[in-house]
Amino acid sequence: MPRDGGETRGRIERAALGLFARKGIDQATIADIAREAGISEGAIYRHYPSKDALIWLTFSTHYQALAQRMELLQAGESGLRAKLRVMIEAFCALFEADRDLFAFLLLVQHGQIPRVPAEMPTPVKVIAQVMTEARAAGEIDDLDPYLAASLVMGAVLQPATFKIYGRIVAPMTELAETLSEAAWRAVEPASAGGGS
Amino acid sequence: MPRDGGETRGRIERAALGLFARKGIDQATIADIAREAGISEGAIYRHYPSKDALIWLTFSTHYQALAQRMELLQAGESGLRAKLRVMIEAFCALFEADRDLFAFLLLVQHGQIPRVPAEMPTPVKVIAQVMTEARAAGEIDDLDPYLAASLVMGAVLQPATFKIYGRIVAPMTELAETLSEAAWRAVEPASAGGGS
Amino acid sequence: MPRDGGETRGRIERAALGLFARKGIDQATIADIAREAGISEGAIYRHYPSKDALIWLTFSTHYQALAQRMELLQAGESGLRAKLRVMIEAFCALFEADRDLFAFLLLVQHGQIPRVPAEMPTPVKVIAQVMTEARAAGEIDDLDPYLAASLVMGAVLQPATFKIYGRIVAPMTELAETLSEAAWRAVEPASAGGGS
Amino acid sequence: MPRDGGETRGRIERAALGLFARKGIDQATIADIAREAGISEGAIYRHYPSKDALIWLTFSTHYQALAQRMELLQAGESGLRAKLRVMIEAFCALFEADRDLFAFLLLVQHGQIPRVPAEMPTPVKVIAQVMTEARAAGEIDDLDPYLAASLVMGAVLQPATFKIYGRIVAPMTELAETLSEAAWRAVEPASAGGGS
DNA sequence: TATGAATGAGGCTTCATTCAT
DNA sequence: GATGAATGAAGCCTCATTCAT
Repeated sequence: MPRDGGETRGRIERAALGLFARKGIDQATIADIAREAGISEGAIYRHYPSKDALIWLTFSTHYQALAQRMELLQAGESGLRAKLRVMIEAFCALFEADRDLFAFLLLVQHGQIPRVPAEMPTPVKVIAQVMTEARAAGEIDDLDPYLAASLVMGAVLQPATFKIYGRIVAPMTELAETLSEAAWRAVEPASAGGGS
Repeated sequence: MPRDGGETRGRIERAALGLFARKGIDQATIADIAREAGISEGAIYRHYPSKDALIWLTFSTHYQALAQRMELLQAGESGLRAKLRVMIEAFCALFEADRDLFAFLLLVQHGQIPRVPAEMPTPVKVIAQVMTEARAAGEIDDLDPYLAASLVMGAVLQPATFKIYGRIVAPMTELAETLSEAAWRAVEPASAGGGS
Repeated sequence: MPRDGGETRGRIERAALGLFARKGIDQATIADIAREAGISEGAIYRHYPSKDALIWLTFSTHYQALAQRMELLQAGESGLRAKLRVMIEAFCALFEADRDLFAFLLLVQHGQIPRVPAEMPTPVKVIAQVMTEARAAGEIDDLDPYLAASLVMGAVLQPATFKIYGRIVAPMTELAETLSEAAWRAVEPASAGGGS
Repeated sequence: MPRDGGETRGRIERAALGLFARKGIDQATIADIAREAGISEGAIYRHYPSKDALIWLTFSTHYQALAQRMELLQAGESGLRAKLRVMIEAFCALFEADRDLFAFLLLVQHGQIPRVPAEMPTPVKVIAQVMTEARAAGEIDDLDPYLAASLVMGAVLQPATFKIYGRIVAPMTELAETLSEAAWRAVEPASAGGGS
């Protein structure tokens, strides 16, 4: 049953995303994807020139979209704490809404990040930019912005990873506040934290 | 010209570790490993029944060893803050001493963690146990120990990941103090942290 | 926006000829031909039942047309030398006028000649017939007509091949006289040629 | 039944040569070659990195060897006529000894010649060099050496082609004298030939 | 009649694993 | 114990052909 209108592309991408997330990129074969999308293997190649292109497109589309959503959200708040809060809340909501997507992004980043072009917006850059501005505003100490960004991301991605493996059972949406507090404290000025 | 099996095994595992870390598990072939180890392809099968077994053995050996080292270190300290400090310092030192090993552990965990048997010691369990005890001692709030463990691990693994991709340039050893402070603050009692 | 089938067929055959000549029969795909002809892939099948039929039709049409033109030309001359001259001149003129056509004929002959039906006129038969008559007329020695025909054809096709590969730069039209002299001498009676 | 010593390579090359000659390069599949060589498809790839490499190696090996044999033979004679004679005799003898080889060379040249590196010896270059020297010695008219070479080659290759398609029945070895006379006459000085 | 997405049959290639030497 | 050629099962991709629109 031919016919289309981007519908087939959508089915392929959905199938690919799920399979990549569940089996890993190399273990998910074109045959798997075709089967799950309900089309033939050859049909995939009318929409994507290669498996590699399919991987990259799927990754870069969502990676960029996430970056843009975060950029929009942070721009709507003022103050580092509020910015972190809104980004992390969005992240947690998205995680629950589409867990395959996050498993996929977490899983494939190792293979795909090296090919991200310099000018492409990424979540990492958004957060690093936020940290740069926070440092300029004196909201955090003289931390390297990328180091600060990694601390913030670690406070979200590692819990998300634990959640994927079932080591955490609470829904991410319920953890949003806890995580954004933790992220904030991880980067807040040393003088503000309690010492021994 | 090797002599005993132990030495050959070591060469194989070293070669495998490096190749896995650099190219990824699926991209590193038995032929690659044999070439880098300086032996024939067939010879590998005298030491490991399959590629899969080689992967698992390499992973589980180092994963367990890391857990045991961390267990030993934390047991030698008292108080959560000191325990975190010594574990994170060790982690950073190890990272600089053998970056391939960490790239490997980071990379393959997704494929291997599901097959970790319940009774095997792992870094995650060590940290979770430390957190459980800290909670019992009132050192942290009523956080789920695994959630707390994920926050601590995030404060180390995410910077390490950034370092691997070149987004952070300082040596991990120099960051140890910053990271353990951040880890500590991420889990410290809410009342202790500064906030608006 | 074509109108009648004849015009579309012409566009298809032209595109096919050029592509076959430039890329080879197997490397030129139906998609290539459709693109170059400015129609859809499916539309080609409204005019030809298969790629194979398209190849055969394109080949046999031009192969036969060439034979008929040569037959006409030779019939208008008397004497082997004049007949050779006029055929070779026509060949050279045609070569310059439509090099793709000749590249195509040269290239595909190996695949198509075996399926030429016995009764179809071909350039080879025309020349062999001319040689048969020349032998009967005592203009050449007791050479097998097909052997003689091959010598004549070699004196034209091999230079044409060299021209296609750029090993000869002069236009074929300028070489026509030289080639027909060479062809004539290759088959002239042994007594007539000079020798030590 | 493994084991080797170049024996397998020989079987592969033989099978490939025959299949290429009989079915054409694109129609001869790796599966065909493997079957005819009596090995598995995969085994071919231990000896050749790709089908393309197998084609090129098979072609270039024999093409070069033929060039070298011709070079040796012509160097042993003096005078154009004798040089042509000995080269053409050798060619005819080789043709009868290994018809597949010649069908192969004739067939694939179109695809392979463009990739012949400038410094590789080829039959064409040997003959062109011989013609250059003959012209310097005043043995032929002021013909372009490559044009002259094409005439000589045409007087041999076209009969060989006819023989392959069964249009000529006599063994090439019997035709050697006739062909070398024809080749000689095709290029001999105009004054020496018979006129109208 | 035209379109072009879809099919399905291979084709080339890779690679973990086996096994004769 | 070691070697590396061979196997065989996929995996990715291409393309002539069909067919719903």
